[in-house]
Amino acid sequence: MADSGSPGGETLLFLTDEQLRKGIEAMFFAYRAFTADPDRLLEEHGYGRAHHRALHFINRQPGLTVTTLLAVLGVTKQSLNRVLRTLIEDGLVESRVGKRDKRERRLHLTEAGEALERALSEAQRGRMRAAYRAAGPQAVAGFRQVLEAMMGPDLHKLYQMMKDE
Amino acid sequence: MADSGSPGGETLLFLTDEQLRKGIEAMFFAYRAFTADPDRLLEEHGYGRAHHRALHFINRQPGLTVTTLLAVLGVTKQSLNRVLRTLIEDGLVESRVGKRDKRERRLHLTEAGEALERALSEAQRGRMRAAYRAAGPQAVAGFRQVLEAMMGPDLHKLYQMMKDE
DNA sequence: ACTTTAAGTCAGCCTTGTTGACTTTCCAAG
DNA sequence: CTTGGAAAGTCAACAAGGCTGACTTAAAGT
Repeated sequence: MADSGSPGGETLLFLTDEQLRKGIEAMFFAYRAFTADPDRLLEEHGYGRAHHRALHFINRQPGLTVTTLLAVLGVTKQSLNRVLRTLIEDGLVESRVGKRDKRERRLHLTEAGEALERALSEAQRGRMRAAYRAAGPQAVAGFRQVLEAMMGPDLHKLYQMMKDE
Repeated sequence: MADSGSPGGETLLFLTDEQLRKGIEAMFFAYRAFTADPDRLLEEHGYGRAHHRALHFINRQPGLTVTTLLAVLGVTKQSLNRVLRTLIEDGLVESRVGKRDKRERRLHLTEAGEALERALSEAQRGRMRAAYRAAGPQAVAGFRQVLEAMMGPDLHKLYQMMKDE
């Protein structure tokens, strides 16, 4: 692998404080931009970021159970329920009793749910696509590598659970 | 600039929906991990993420004015003030009357403020450093490129305002 | 029959964001 | 030198979305 280090070193990166701080700030600003577009859309529909996250992962894994969604989102049952309830009442999400295990509720998006999810996702993907095109394929690979390394083993497991590319 | 056209093109990016969604999820999970370590520390001190952000940027640009900080953080005056007040009361931040313009308050960290900032930052930098080392220098460059492209011109301006690497 | 798991609910709390209205202090331009 | 606007700060009220704790119901598992 590309080496930059002194003699014999694997890859001595010059990780100055400054560089790391710039990375931290880049995360901060980029995340803000990253959520800004869907946030605008959500507001028009009277929803918040929490609703978006639920819609996203239900769309990704149709039929997932509440417990799984809980683990993926990393929030409490009570917190999720508030959000999930409105989505179900509004007819965006459907909760079907599990076939093998009748205690489980398997979550699905309705047509309306899929429509909103698509709109939200499209806003977000638009920005992501633009950034990818501006930065180029090499950069994209690096971007993903760093993010995956940053999330640590536990979250990486959840990350990989999601329908693969 | 990098082309994506078919024959002879630089590098055709296969920006499938799936890839973009994976990128979105990577941001989601990575950001969670990214804030988790300082969050733990903050909790012990009775502060929240908002305090961290204020400390970070005051440390970065000692003597910045409230208006500037407002712009950088992207929150309302009232929201910032609540946080800033406690930090000042607790002796972590000092607010000095501007020399040229006496309406301004220039913000500085006290010794105690610097100490906490260092601890918080160190937690965060630790994770960042590990991710960087795991991914390698090439990946790091790409990571930054994509994030910068993602934040858009307005935030990028603020980003660059911060003390350069 | 008993225990555990999945889901859901009620109540209450906290942080951090928002609006809107208003004051004080100070600079700067007319 | 007055007056308009900018910088800071404050009060009040509200909402989203986290949290804990306690408890119920239904269905599995043992």
